[in-house]
Amino acid sequence: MGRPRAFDVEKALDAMLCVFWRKGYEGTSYADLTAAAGVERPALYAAFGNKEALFRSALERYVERYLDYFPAALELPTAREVAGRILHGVVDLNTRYGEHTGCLAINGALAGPDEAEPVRQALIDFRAAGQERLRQRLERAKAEGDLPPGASPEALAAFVMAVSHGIAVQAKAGVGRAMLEAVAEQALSTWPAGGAAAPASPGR
Amino acid sequence: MGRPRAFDVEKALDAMLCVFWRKGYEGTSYADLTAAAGVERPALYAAFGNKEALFRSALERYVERYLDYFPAALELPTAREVAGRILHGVVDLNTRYGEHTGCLAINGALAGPDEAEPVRQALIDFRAAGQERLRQRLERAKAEGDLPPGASPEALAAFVMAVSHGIAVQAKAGVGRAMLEAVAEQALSTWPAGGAAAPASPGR
DNA sequence: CCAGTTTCATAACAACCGTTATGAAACATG
DNA sequence: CATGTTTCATAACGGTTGTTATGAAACTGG
Repeated sequence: MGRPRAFDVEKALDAMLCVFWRKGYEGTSYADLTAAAGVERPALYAAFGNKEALFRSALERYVERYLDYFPAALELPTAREVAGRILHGVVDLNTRYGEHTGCLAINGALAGPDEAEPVRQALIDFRAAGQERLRQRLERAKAEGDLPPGASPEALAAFVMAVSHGIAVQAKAGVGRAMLEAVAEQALSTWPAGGAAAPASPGR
Repeated sequence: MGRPRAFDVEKALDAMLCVFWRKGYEGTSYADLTAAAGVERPALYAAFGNKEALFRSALERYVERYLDYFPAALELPTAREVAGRILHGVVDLNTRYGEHTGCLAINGALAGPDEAEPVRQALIDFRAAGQERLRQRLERAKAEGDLPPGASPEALAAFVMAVSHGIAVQAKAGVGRAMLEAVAEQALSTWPAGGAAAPASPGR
């Protein structure tokens, strides 16, 4: 009962996500948000809460809509393939849309005033969680002999994520896909070779 | 003649530079700036112009005060040493001060509202200029046989800068120096071996 | 010591920020 | 059709943004 919604909440969130993607959390005003969503401020407050809660909803949407390549990459058979898929996935996502290049998890809030620190910390935790998942995957690779005994899964995970972040910064600066592909390939060029063959199906 | 300055312009600029470093261009308010400089707004306007001009002055100061390692790195004899010095210089600078980690050229303005686009573009140009200087240095290295004929100075320069940016993002997120050193080393492990020996003094 | 000049802080400016109180509009149920 | 409930836009809230007009304070020159 009651008056029905006059706007599509999901579509509005998708649209606002793109604004956050382009302008970041602090750089996005409610004037931007209402223009993108097509409804006025009170409707957004009723549907999503305040600006911080709205941004967190946008981040969740970002994950399920654009970051599916990441868990898929983790399931590839070799560590080298995992890293390659991640880096090329980053290049693809960060250069796919001309209006909002780069990565929401970095554009969203890197530096800013003290009041925005909760959001900044949320993005830090978010990125760290991804890095941790990659580290565990590389740990497994090392146990399987897919990485040499001297390799450090923690350092390799940090390296892959750092290159990803660097690619995101460059993409936001307007660097084209071809150049960033070359950056990814350079990063992959000396991936440590494992002593064993393919871990899951060694005989294939 | 006239009333003399009651504050040290250079010290004020140094102090405000640190604020921009920590909070970025948009995230820094005049309340922050006056608190750091120790003088009120009109004094800053008289000495530096408006906020954008003030930020540009801070960026210049940043270069001459913190980025001296970069031109020094370009003068090292081999491309590998150049890249190594740059990456380790980045790690050092980005983790040296706990109050303002990361890099001003990235923290300053990555994403933001449309009004701040001139500042964003200035930082993009600034970073691109550094990358171009590195590219020219690597071009020379290739001509000297310090890099293999198949190597791409443009891609290698983009790679080194991308890793630098990634390190800056991680440093801003609180990642420690040791881990970032490992990232830099992993990046350097991908460096292509040159065909010739040391270029300038091959017999040494 | 007075006139001229430069620099300073106080205080105000309009514009915008995120947030919310108010009341009209649109539905389901009785 | 009236009642209750939910959602909407209008409009305002206090606070902060970058910028500047005003006038007092501090110096050098004559």
